Amino acid sequence: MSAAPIRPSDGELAILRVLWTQGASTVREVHTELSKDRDMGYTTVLKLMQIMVEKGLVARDERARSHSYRPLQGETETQRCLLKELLHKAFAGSRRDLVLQALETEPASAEDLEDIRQLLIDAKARNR
Amino acid sequence: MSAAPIRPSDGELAILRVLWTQGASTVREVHTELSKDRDMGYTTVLKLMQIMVEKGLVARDERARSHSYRPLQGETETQRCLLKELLHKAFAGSRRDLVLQALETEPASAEDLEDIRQLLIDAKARNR
DNA sequence: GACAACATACGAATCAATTCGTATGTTGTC
DNA sequence: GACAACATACGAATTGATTCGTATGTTGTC
Repeated sequence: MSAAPIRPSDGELAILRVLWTQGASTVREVHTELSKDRDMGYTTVLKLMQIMVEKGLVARDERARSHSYRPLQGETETQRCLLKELLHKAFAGSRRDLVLQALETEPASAEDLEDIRQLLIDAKARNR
Repeated sequence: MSAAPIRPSDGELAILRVLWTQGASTVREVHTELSKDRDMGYTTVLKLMQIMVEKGLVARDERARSHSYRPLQGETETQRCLLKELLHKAFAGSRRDLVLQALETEPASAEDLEDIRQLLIDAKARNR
């Protein structure tokens, strides 16, 4: 059994997303990537990543001078953790409402709808 | 045009949910309701609700000695605001992924699936 | 080996959210 | 009218996240 996922803060989540897409990275690499969006100092990213080590969100490989960090929990795992939190805080636990809101905002693309439709068929099959 | 919804904090959201379900309420009423779940002081709730007035999340009717507060933004409006935020922070804007994650966690009930299926049909109809 | 470039470590400021104590005013009952 | 019960106002402590400056150590090049 793996431990329950840790809820990352906003800043931590942004870093995790870089690690998920780019794989294990140095602070410099993460900083370079994040700088494309927001404007933050190098040591800010460093500090955050150090905290993430303490929290157990990432593991650090110190063999090279520039330490390499890799995520310790997966993307879907984390997404579900955050989704579950929102589900309880804002939707009184009604997944139905959450999904409906997510879909109603704007019409999703035909492809999206197809994916979801397919999932529904599978789910129904499992259910009976 | 109504203004863009304000993103409530966790505590504010909890209060809003009481106001949405019970309608305009006094601090005492909200505090009584919230006390069922967590353990918080009366003045804590009072302070939060005062801040919410400043932020424009609720309106206060001071005619009675016990002021009455009513929500200034709707539940679905707020839910969508929070959902949208999560969508961008954790799902890179992919509503498809978000919905899939929400559905995959556990099989939803047959009723839920039916609701969603219906919604998909409608959406498809609108799309062409 | 001196120096520029770059790395980590870490203390401390800032900011928002939360929490509550204390002060003070109002109401209703005896 | 005295008093208990209850209301708001508000200052201030606490906590977590974020930010960054400064100190210090390492590396590679001339």
